[in-house]
Amino acid sequence: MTILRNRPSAGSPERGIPDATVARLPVYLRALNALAEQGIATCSSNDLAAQAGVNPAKLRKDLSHLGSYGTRGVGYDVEYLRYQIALEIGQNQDWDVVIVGVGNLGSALSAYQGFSTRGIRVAALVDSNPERVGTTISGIEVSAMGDLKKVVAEREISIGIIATPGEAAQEVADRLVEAGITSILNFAPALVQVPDNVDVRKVDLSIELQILAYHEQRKAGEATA
Amino acid sequence: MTILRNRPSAGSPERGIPDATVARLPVYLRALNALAEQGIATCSSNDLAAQAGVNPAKLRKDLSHLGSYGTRGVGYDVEYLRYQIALEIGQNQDWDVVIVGVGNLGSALSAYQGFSTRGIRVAALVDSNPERVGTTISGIEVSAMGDLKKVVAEREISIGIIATPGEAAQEVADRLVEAGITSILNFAPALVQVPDNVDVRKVDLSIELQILAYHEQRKAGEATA
DNA sequence: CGGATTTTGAGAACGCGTTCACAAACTCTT
DNA sequence: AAGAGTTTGTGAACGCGTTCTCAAAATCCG
Repeated sequence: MTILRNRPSAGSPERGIPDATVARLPVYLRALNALAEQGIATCSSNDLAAQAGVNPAKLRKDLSHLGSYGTRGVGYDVEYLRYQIALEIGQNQDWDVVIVGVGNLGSALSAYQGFSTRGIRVAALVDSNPERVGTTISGIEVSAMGDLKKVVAEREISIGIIATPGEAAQEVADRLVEAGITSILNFAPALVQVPDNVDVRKVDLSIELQILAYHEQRKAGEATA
Repeated sequence: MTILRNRPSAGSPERGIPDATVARLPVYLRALNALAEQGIATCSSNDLAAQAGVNPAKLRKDLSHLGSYGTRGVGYDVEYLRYQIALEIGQNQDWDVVIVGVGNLGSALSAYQGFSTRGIRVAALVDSNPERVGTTISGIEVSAMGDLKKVVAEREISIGIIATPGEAAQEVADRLVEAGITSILNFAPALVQVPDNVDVRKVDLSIELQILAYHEQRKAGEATA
């Protein structure tokens, strides 16, 4: 969920971009791509903010954390800014990920079109169910849990996705860490404990809907009140 | 993403729970369920916070927004607190949702086990592809986009899920709003514009991984520095 | 060239959320 | 019954993130 890693750092002049900003950089990148596709070479913070769906002042403050890549009175060069953000968030290289659990969700993720264009490559699939091991999903052969460490080492994978039921999540997380994974995206409806050097983000499908349901209930209550 | 709806309200003594708290209530509910399964009848804020993975002070502050459901020197009655939170977030009733787009992701969501136990029921599936219309997925027949309004009205659905490619998202959102949907969970990698009375939350699978990749890159940079 | 216009970058104010810290309220023990 | 021990609920302090605002820097145009 929340991630620490926020020291000002020794080396570079001014490192340590706020978490909130990091989370929006991919959004800006997508907005810049959209502008580039429209053949737009330069844009103001207003234009880009509108495309990204954020406040222009927030956008400028976010970008100021990376450096001064704009020109006063002119705006930002779309291609140049795109390059700089991509560099900052490591999008000029591909990131291999391993998905653990190839049930419905894991299978869907392995086929997800949106990854490849964002520098994410599903490099390996792993499952504990012997019946699934050896089958091919989205062109990738499913490996056994026992081979996780080997697969991760061979392909130098550092990011793992947990797409198992909640009960298996902690066990899988332990195995991932043991295999050398240092970043985990957890789709299972369960908390996982990991060492300090491992980052975990959690996506909980039910909770998102429950939050919407809460607001729905309030709307309904208002209507009758 | 963020949702407004935060007036103190006229009727009740003290309405308007902070967004951040609302987002955690489902987590507490899950933690309480876990405790109940272990046969634990009473717990302190420390116990529950540990189970939920949050700071105990934060937990108490969150719960204080609902009312005074604990007993000093004793703690919280698991069953009672569970009931109160469920009541607050509308979990003692089932919420019907419609999923638009039954590609890989939509299919996976329609089969997702985690929904039913959290009061979410996938009541209808809709797709624009004629080849998919009429097929049955997870026991539900796929309807045509043209029937969306009818389906939503018949089943009194107020929550919709967009599980289409990004290009189709805005069009689908418009149709959902037109059909009477007032809450949308958007999985498509695109912003959607909706009227003020409609809540939208966004889950972006790529962005979550891109954030992890950013931190991975920083770890790698540190190692060489 | 100089004034009007545009737009960035950043200081300052503000607001929300988290955490601290402690009085109040309860139980338990003797 | 009274003192020791727990644990809640909340006021207060703090920190992060957002937004406002405006000087600085660039362009445009007469």
